[in-house]
Amino acid sequence: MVNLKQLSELLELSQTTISRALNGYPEVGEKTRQRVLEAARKHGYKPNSNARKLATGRAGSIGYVLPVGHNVDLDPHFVEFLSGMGEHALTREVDLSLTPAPRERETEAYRRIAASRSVDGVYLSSMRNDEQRISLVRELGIPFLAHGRALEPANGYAFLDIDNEGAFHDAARLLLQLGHQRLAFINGDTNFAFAVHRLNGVIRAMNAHGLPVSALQHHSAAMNEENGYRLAMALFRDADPATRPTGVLSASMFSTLGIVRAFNQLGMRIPDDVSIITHDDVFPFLKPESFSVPLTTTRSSIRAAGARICERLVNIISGKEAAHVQEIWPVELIVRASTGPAPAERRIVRRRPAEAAE
Amino acid sequence: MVNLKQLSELLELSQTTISRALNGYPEVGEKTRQRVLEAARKHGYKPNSNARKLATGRAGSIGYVLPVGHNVDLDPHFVEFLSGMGEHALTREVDLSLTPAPRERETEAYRRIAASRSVDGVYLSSMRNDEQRISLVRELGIPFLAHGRALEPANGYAFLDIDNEGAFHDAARLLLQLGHQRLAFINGDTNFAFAVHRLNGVIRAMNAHGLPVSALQHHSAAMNEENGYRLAMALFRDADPATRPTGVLSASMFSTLGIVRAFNQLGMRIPDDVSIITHDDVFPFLKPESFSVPLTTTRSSIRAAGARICERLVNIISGKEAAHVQEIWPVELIVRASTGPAPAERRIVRRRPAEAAE
DNA sequence: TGACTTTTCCAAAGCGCTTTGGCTTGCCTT
DNA sequence: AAGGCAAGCCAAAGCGCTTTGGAAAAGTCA
Repeated sequence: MVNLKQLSELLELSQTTISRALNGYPEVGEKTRQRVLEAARKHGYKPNSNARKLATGRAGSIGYVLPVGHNVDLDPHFVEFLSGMGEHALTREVDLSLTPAPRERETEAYRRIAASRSVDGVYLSSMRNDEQRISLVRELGIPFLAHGRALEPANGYAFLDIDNEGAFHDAARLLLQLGHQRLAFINGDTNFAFAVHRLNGVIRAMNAHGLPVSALQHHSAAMNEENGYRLAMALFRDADPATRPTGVLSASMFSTLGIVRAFNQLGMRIPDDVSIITHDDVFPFLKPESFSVPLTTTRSSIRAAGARICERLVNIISGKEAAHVQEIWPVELIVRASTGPAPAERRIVRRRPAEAAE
Repeated sequence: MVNLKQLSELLELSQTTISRALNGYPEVGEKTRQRVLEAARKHGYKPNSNARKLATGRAGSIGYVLPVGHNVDLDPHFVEFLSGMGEHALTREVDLSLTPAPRERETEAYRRIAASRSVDGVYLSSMRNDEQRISLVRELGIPFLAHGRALEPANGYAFLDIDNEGAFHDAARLLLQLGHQRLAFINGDTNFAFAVHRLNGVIRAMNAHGLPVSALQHHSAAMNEENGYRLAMALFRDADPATRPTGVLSASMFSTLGIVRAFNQLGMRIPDDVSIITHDDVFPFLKPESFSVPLTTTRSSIRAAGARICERLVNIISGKEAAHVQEIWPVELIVRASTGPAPAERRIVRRRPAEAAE
């Protein structure tokens, strides 16, 4: 485990030349370079990353402030996202640095990151409606990229988001076209912008279809099995089958696990009694095909987003990306067996339930 | 954003004194210290972390080599684990540094970590039977702590593991006591040590009960919904109800999602036709109570393990922990409604199905 | 061949901290 | 009064790299 100085003595070359040879600068002769490369490999020389960071001012890593706390559940989306980031980070030789911080000390964490220069840039996720972090990191001078966007992308900043509004518009439109007149939306927490966008999409579809907003039962909560179950029970347990919703939109596969459990318990069949469309972030461990009735979904890979975010953030850091690119990914609507004609219409087409279910 | 030098000029003190004052060394007068603290806060002075790392040789972070690659799914366990680590890391002011690496370049990644001194220690997880990393990191001189243990903990090394053997022994014993004579075990990948330990536990219980190993149908695969479904279908679809297994052990809640789906599809009722016990790592987003029939589980919080690993690793790094502490956590067996008497015995106790299910 | 580039290499100055090894004071002994 | 001892402070030497500003060697052109 030699250092630069020792290697330079070994080779009888200056540290400068070695550094240049290794970092691919043109000011060094080809034979010398080969000699250096050879010796470096042979002696297992690896530059000390801290020294390099100090000298260059570059950290070689991108940061994330990891929300922790007793009532904060890092959700499984994160691991998929991380996985995507990691895959790209690998090709750029950057590390990921996580700075844990409870919500109330978030600001402090960003300040520390900025002051200590331990990362070259950060990415922000779980954008809230009243997002404070944008102006904070901007003021601190940390290069950043947002995953998602706040409600009002004031001043313009770089982000990558999916078209949540469009996705849920399309999903709602499909239900409406299938004849569903009463919809329920078990949404994520509307303190987050994505949930608001989704709600807007649903409402736009209903408006376009001439339906009043009152025809929508909307509930907002953290996306997990428990809430899915609880809200579905609240919506359907004592509801009159003639007036209860026949089409349900769900913000996540986890919510849907709970919703489906409630339906089973209440003896409601999918899609005969109720249709359901879920957003799918593409988890390898839980797929829409893995439900008793394969789910119709709006699909967007969060893993791919992770990779792309990493790519863009690295570009932003190195100045290769012009400022404020706002990238919005379209979302696919994949029809599977959980959607069908509304019960009222069903009587008419009952002869062909198989096709109806497709 | 001042640096040490500027602050020292401002205060007309040497850099030494300021550094000492801030780091709590005794060689500095109390009034001076207060003056320094005050000024540091006022000017927002934060030591540059890279300079500090270079000077001290300490990185202030703990590392993990993040497995990436197209067929590598970072599973949701990881995020819970990470969450636990983060919670503790916070109290010790350390960051978590993830170095992505595909499996085949893992060794290289550890070498780079070691050479570049970017972290103070690493934790190892997903221990394999033929674990290579132990000797590698030891040879590289990186302080480490293993989550789990290899089959042969040769030479002794520090680890934290749960009692997988005991957990599945107890689970199997419960099924046997309930009269189940034919068991199935949908295990995790037996290339990993934990899965082998679990299998050993099941076999020990069967031996103790005088049952031959042939009474166990054992399957090993990655723990996810798909495999759970596939294996359960393979086991039960065409099986003779008189000879098929009546008790099932499942290695993870995700597998169990699939298993339960298969049971539903095959019209098998839990626990009337089949009992099931699952291992539960305690995910906030998917709980054993969230199944149509609440699951009997062996439970151990992976989040708590994450916190404990962080705590111990920090101690190991700072030399506070003596070498080679091997910590094994007991696992609780929580009985819920998914276990009941074996069908053959059921006829006898059928009068009291409610109690039987408890 | 001499002047002018270009190539190839180097010494030394940082980067911003910590830490070693003193140097002053002022105070207490004897 | 002289020696001894803390207490409180500082100058300077690293930590291991990158990068600036040359300088020497080599090649080019008239």
